[in-house]
Amino acid sequence: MKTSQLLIPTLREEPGEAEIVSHKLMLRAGLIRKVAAGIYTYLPLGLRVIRKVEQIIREEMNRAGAQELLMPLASPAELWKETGRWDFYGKELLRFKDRHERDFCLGPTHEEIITDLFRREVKSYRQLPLNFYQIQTKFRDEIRPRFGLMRGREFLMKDAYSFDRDEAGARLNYQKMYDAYHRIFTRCGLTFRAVEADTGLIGGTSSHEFMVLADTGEETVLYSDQGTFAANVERAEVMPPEQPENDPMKPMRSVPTPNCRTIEEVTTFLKVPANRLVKTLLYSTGKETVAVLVRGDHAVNEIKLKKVLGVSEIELAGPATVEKVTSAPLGFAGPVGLKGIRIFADHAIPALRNVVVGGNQLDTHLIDANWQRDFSADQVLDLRNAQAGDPSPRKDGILKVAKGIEVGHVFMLGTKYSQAMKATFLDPQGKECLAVMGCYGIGVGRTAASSIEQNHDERGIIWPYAIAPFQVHLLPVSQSEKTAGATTRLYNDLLAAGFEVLWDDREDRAGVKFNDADLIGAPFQVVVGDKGLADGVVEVKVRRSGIKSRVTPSDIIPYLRKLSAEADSAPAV
RNA sequence: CGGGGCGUAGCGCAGCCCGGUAGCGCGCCUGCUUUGGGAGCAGGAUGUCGGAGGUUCAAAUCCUCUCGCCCCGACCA
Repeated sequence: MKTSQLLIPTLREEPGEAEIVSHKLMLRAGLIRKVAAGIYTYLPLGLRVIRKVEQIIREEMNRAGAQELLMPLASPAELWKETGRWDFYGKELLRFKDRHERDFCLGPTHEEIITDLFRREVKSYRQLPLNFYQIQTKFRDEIRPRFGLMRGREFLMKDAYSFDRDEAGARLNYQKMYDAYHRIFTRCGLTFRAVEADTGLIGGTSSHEFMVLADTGEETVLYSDQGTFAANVERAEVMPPEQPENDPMKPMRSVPTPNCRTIEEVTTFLKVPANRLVKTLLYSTGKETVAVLVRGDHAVNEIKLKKVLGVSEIELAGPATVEKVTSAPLGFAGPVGLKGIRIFADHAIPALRNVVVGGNQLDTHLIDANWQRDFSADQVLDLRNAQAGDPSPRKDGILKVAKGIEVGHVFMLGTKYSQAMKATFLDPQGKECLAVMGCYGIGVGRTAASSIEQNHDERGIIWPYAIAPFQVHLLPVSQSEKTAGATTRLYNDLLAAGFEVLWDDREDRAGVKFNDADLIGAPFQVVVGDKGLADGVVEVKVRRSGIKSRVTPSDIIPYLRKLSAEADSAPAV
């Protein structure tokens, strides 16, 4: 295509609204434009990338035995009420009423819709297994959309739903999807890792997230340095300490700690490391207030806590509650003598000896407090975030930390939805059975954005061959008849050879074209000008390496074929 | 929802503190020259200063309210 026929509004300057590199480059290279917070128009170039990713997804989903369909964006409240998610999903679910005052929502995911389809249309075990997928716009009214396509409110997602006769079949489908995801992200040229994950609002029994490793990722991943263990921090289990400390217990005493409210203030003032402190955090569930004890250098994992408490919402208690429960202002809560609320201790706590805790009194802490002797808890369990240096829960090394972008998520759902919506089939004995389900998502736009995070330099995007909007950027840099003629012939030859070519036919200077080409990031640039033509050659520049070669027009097709074969077989990291 | 910040030309920003009727760079349009890494010269167009209300002789500037956007947190495939 010719540049003059496409809207490619490249920007010289960095847009003020963008923070991370993929967002900046998507705006600068003219891929997307914002319409509202978290809502974007895909411009021609951006759409081409999206379509490439979709195509790869389609091929791999079809290969894995899934079938494509398309469900509606709007769905009636009744289906959501059946599973309870009309209430449970919260404000992220964008609701509205139609002209008849009937409740609807914009689909943030489609378990209800597909399960409804299944129960209406599928009756027999003979029809199973089934796996349906769609690539469709989702809407989630995110609290804080950010980073362009990384976290939009409206976004493209591939979602798939499998139905099986039993657990074993479901596991097989899960594995097929898991393998398909590996192929998809590999083909997209991404460096990624599958990690164990929490199931969140989708629910179900187990899940894996596919994480693109990038410093700008919003997720924290822990992985063992020697083994195969890898998990989202939300999920990563923490082993209890192997051996408790056994220093002799010293007598507990009270010390003044004026204005020392935070861990940092207390450790600095008392000159002790944070791991000698026990933090007492008060959480409100709406129904009750509970105390959570974790070591000073550990962080409470609120997902683990919610599961223990069996609630979906918790928040740190406000100053008024803290004062009511501890009879001290915020910052001095401690477990010694704490009464009237349930106390949960992380399992690192009982192993400690002679620790510092809050004194439940203004400007006061207790030192040399000891488990059992001075304080205890109603339950002791894993309540904290794993962190770098912890032993792997699979006993296969020490944990390390990385940041990741969640581009895909596969879930074993079990019968959560089939049960709630009575999605059953008849087995060979004529008995009614619940379908065992799985669901599998891929963020299409996020995958494209992740690719930019991993493939760019200071000049712009460096697209992996498989998802580049165009493979060849044809750049005539002289105004002569000779160059025009050679460019036209090359363009036609390249198209005939099957390349997707962007022909910069603008009357701009060479520098402008070179800079835009580097920004847009097609894998290969073909420069045609009087200088080279005088020697009978054009110039081929490989965007990633920057290597330029002089090639005769008759050799260009085989030359680019060779380069693109290499690009396909070895997606760069 | 809490904290912070920003809304001035298509984009990036100055002007606001200290009120006097809006400016810079890039882009855009016209002409000439130029033409292999973001050209030069000359000329030109473009603003309800996010919106509403108030104070004032006078408001981009001060006050109140409101809307939008960005960042941090909480939240989230």
